[in-house]
Amino acid sequence: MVRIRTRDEILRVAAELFTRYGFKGTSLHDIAAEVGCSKATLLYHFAHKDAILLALVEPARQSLIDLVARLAGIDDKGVRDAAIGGFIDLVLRYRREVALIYDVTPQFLQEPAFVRVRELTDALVAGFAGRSADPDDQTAAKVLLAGIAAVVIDDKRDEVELRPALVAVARRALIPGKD
Amino acid sequence: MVRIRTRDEILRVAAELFTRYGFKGTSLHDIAAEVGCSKATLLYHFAHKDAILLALVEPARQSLIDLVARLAGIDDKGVRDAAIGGFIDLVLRYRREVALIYDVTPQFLQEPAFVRVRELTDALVAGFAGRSADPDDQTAAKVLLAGIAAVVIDDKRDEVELRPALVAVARRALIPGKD
DNA sequence: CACCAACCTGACCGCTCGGTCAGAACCTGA
DNA sequence: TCAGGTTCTGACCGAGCGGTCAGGTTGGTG
Repeated sequence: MVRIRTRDEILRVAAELFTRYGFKGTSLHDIAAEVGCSKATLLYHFAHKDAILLALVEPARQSLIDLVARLAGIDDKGVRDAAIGGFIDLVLRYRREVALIYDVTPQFLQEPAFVRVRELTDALVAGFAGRSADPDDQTAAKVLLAGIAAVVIDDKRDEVELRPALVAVARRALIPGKD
Repeated sequence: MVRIRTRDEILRVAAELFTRYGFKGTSLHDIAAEVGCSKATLLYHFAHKDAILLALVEPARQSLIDLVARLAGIDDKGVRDAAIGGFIDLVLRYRREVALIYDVTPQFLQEPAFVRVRELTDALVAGFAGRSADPDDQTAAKVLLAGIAAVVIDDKRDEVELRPALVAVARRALIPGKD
């Protein structure tokens, strides 16, 4: 029986506390107390406090990378709808992780593992804008991108209800891609 | 020789540093060093660190109260456009303050001076949704509200360019008010 | 059994934080 | 000139932070 349970428990508790009190608002002591282990144990499993956050957020980051790669292979005509659907699916699947990333931005944006997040979201903005060069289209794309993320973070509606509502508002707000 | 009011200078510097490093990421020592005074001087002018933030944000909060009051006097047919225009004007006028509020939420949301902010934004959501009871309309309203605020916070475009773009995307995305 | 690596801990460290306090320096009007 | 309120400060405080370390505990394996 592998004793990896403690590590998972740390991640579970950390996600909960980071979500509730923010990253800076949660101390290693808080996490350790909730897990029921010592602070030193946390730092046995994770090199730094930051490493806990990175581990929590990594799956979402990987999904974002995948999404952007997928969008790169789609023509201008279809990219808007693919971006909308893909992004909404992603943030609904990783609601908690999205909240964590938003909480910790921009301080973590220059973390080596995170430098790419900015360019990833830039690619997403381009997708939302149907690769339009018009600044107003890009502004609209940013509004929707940030707005959807924000709603997903703190709205209590179920994702089954939320998804069509989010897709609908994005489709209404964003200019369709040209061919 | 004009005596620069230390209190004003503290607020100026604090706004700058809070914006750049966040509220928690800025210490009283940092502010004092930048102002060129002692930490004790800060606490002579402001009872607590929180009081500095509250003072910075107060004008924006008052404007929000005024806006919500104004919307209450408008009928369902016109409330959507009034809310859109009023909110966009407000966040463009108080870009920095909006950024501060978003940085510090939700920790400050239960501050006595801030308890009302949540209900104020709820009123705005209702306005954006043209007072519709449809949850999807309210979701759309939340997306636009949060999205506009987020864009205003970190977009570098001039407000003269930004305003029409923001109004346009909001009009497109939100259902017109019925009569 | 003994051994060893993985796992865990209490005690401790250096540092920064927000905040306090007694008193110095600085006006300003009498 | 002096008095007295306003403004400012260095020294200090207790608490909390992330992180280290030497050593104890545990459980599987030969």
